[in-house]
Amino acid sequence: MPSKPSPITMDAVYTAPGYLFRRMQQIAVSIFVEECSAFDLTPVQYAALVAIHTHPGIDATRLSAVIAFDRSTLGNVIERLESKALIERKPSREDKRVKLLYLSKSGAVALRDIMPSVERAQLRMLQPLKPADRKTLLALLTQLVDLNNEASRVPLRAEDALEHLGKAG
Amino acid sequence: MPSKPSPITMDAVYTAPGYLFRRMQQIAVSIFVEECSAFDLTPVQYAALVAIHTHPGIDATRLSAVIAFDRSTLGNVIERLESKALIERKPSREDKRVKLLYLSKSGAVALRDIMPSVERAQLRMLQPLKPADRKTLLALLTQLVDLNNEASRVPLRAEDALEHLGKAG
DNA sequence: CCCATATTGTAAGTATACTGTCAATCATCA
DNA sequence: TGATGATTGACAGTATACTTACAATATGGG
Repeated sequence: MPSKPSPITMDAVYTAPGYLFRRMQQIAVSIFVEECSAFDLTPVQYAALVAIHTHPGIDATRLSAVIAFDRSTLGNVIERLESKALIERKPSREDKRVKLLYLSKSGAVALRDIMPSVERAQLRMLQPLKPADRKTLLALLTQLVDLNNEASRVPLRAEDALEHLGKAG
Repeated sequence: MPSKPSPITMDAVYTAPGYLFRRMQQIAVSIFVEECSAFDLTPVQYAALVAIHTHPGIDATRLSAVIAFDRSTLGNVIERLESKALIERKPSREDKRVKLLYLSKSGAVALRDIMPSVERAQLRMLQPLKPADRKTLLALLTQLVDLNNEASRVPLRAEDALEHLGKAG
């Protein structure tokens, strides 16, 4: 016989992992924006800057794999970074479809200057937990994100970043 | 003397709590949408339906406090739910500014029917972890979200939901 | 070398998430 | 009571996140 459906309460929402992940993400963005308010950089824009700094001459498609952001979304992010003159786009000589991404002078400066604020924000997100619990949560979360990598629409492909190194224009 | 800045690597991104929260949220939404593809309901719309079911006659402002979603965002969500005929909006007699929210017949059916898929999705998100680790992660996350409640732009105010009960129209 | 297939960037369309602002309405207090 | 300030829903604007589609370009097999 079929199992009786449980009554629907707000607990069905409040205790669901998906709801907690959404809520925590909202909180994390809120803290990031607050700590970094002096820099006019969003979390996504910051991550893109770090990746371009680490992989100069990367193209947008590989960049999306390296930070696991949607390729279409990243187009707009890159546009905004370019309009703020934080990055530069140069056509590749080897592949006319590709535009290579580089940090500009001011982009490198902005990245260096924002780092302390970013680190403060990351600390603040976990601050309410006891130090031991912070480590546990971070370890479990790292593990879960890694094991669920293929479940996301844009899996992380960190290795892809290396392929561009022979192709710089 | 000032401390030397650490070199910037992708680890500055990959190990940051904020990045892991974002990634996990992407994965969670992806799994939810996949499991619930038969229902044309997003996670946010599902949460709103549950809250309206649990608090019939609630208004949009209180609803936003009950599920901790931005009030402006929620306006569009409500619009979509109404255009799908899953909820109904009725003006309040006591306060001409307010529109009270109720589940429609088909909304109640949709909510009942989607529950098993939602539960499957919630299980899948944590599936890769060992059962004991799932409990630990959930407990720490619940604690962290609660302790960080005020840090978010839209703090959860579960109690606010009760205030409308005397005002229904 | 040519054609089928894949890749790259771009764009349009939908949905969340936030910032403001605004008019209508309500509640309070001098 | 009547002016003040708060609340409600609506709207405009920006940013992320995803889908599908498309043109230009590359690549590989025959």
